[in-house]
Amino acid sequence: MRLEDVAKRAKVSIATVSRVVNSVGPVKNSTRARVLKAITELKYHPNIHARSLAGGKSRTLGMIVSNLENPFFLDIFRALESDAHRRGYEVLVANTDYRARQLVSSVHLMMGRRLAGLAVIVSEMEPSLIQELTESNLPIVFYDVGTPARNISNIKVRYEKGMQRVVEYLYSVGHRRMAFVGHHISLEPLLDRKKSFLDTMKRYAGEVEHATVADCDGPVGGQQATRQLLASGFKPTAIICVNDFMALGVVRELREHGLEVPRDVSVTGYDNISLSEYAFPPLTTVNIPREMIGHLAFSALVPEHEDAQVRGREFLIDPELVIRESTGPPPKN
Amino acid sequence: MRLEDVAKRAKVSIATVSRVVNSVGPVKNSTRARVLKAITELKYHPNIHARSLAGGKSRTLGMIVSNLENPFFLDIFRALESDAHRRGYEVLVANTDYRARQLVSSVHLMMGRRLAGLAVIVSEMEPSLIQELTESNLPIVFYDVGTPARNISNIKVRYEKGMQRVVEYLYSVGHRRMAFVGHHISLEPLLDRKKSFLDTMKRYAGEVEHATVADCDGPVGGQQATRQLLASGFKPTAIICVNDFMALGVVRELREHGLEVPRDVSVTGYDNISLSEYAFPPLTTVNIPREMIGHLAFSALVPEHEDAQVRGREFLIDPELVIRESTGPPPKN
DNA sequence: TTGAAAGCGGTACCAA
DNA sequence: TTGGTACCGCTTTCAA
Repeated sequence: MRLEDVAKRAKVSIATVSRVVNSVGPVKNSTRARVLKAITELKYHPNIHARSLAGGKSRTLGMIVSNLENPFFLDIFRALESDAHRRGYEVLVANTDYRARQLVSSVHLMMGRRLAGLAVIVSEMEPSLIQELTESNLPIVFYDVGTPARNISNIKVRYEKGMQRVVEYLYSVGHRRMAFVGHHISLEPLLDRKKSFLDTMKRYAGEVEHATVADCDGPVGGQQATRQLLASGFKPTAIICVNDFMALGVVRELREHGLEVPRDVSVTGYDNISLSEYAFPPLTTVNIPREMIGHLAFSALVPEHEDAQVRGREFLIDPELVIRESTGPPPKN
Repeated sequence: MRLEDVAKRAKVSIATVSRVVNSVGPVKNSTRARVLKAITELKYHPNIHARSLAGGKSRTLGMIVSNLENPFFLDIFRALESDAHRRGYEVLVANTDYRARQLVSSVHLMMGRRLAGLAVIVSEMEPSLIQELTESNLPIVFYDVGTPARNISNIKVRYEKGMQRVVEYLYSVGHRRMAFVGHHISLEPLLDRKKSFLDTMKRYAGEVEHATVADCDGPVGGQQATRQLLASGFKPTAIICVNDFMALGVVRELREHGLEVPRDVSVTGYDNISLSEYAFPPLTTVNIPREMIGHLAFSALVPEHEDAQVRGREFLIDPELVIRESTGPPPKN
């Protein structure tokens, strides 16, 4: 089914059908009706490729994330997609599993699609790729990396603020031995998160003992990391996780070792994903407003009005501590 | 950047560049090298739209799911995508949130993309849409609905088998008051799941009291449903959930009411998503092999060899009971 | 208010 | 081994 088939059936030219399909230009009512009828009868669906090739533009946005399995990313995606749909855009997602090579190929595939904009919410960005993207003409929004430019916007969360709040809180209730559980430490932004922890620890130098471990993202990673930690002999009274998703596994593994949370060990997450509330015990965490991030991303990619231009902006977000039941004072002994 | 730019730079025709890009046809080594060089220098990325328009085919698969948030669907997607990547295909996902209208529009968008194949893993299928899809030429694989046809394959899980196993098991350890928690009962396949429960109950007619409730999918839905259930006055000793994702909320709400799992109430999930193991207590559930489903879906859409044809097939899966710690004998009194 | 026709950036066939 | 070129299905002037 092509425009031509519809045109024949409605006895008009393909130009007219195109006008009807896109609701542009003048079309006599009776003609429009005939065309619409033909479209339904023939079950015509415009070829999206021909369309964006001819039109030179598309109403498709792209989004690349590191780990769709982690609800953190999914929440951002859903907010972005909902804005997009409201404005007649679609969103294509790509998942990298924290692999830099996969990111490169995803980016290139996205570029081949001639998108209207691209959101890159990943931790494995390499400078050369940022460079390439900056030189392109595609409107882009980065999360946590890069700097604003003509076509580049940035959304940043002051991760270290949240980390400080977590540590201050744990310290205030009496913890003096803390451990940090991270993942993919080889990646800059994730290394920065670990550094946030270490920097915060410096304030308590001499007072608080600490350690760090890392594995892969997710419950399995949290579990493995905890196993390593306990095997190392260090006995933290509080474990600070880089995100909620890993914390799920940490709690599980502690329980396996007969340690109760928070009686024996306190555990904190980060992100405040919905699951953190459904975990047992519900996790103390730091809220990162994922919906807002999704909305900001959309606004950074698509101009308010059809004619307007996007221009690089920077958004800074301060995360907040959310105290639930996975933390408490350390055991007495 | 277009083929023409590369061609000019390498001083060859666009036909030659096309050959190099696609590694087809004979090209002298020295020429290929020149072209490759030009491609890198110009950062050329083929326009996917032009490509699939001209080629008439695409190496893109589509997948439509009801709820990406539920890890069940994500697991299938990941398996499908991994096969796809291995064979040089990409996968586009669309999410419907169980909305039939959204499904229709997603399907139409997918049709406009002239995909190589489409996996439809949703519960909100309407007969007319199945009909339309069956009449199309697109290779399609359905989960849980439809019947095989020329271009249609089906993957079905004998849901009722799993349900029987769950109920038999609960009965055997002594439960005589059971409740079923479902969602979106207005949708055929989900109503069928509830019916599986009711049918199984018939075997125990007179012996086992039962009730059913429903809300939306996910922890929140499970929580709400449980609230309704408890408010109704019915006091089940076991709650059977339509899936693990809802069970998470059920356990949470029971705890809120001072009921301990499994001491006071046993809870079962369904699907065996990874989270079911990380929940507390780890959920007794029914395993649905999501990876296998993803792989089957791929094999149903893409023929083994380039020249082969796909043809409709049917796959039947028998789910297995997985007993963990969220179930046990009912309280004595 | 409508139609004709020139692209959009590729693919693939046919000639050279 | 290479180049020329007729499409692919649609958008968008420009004329009628």
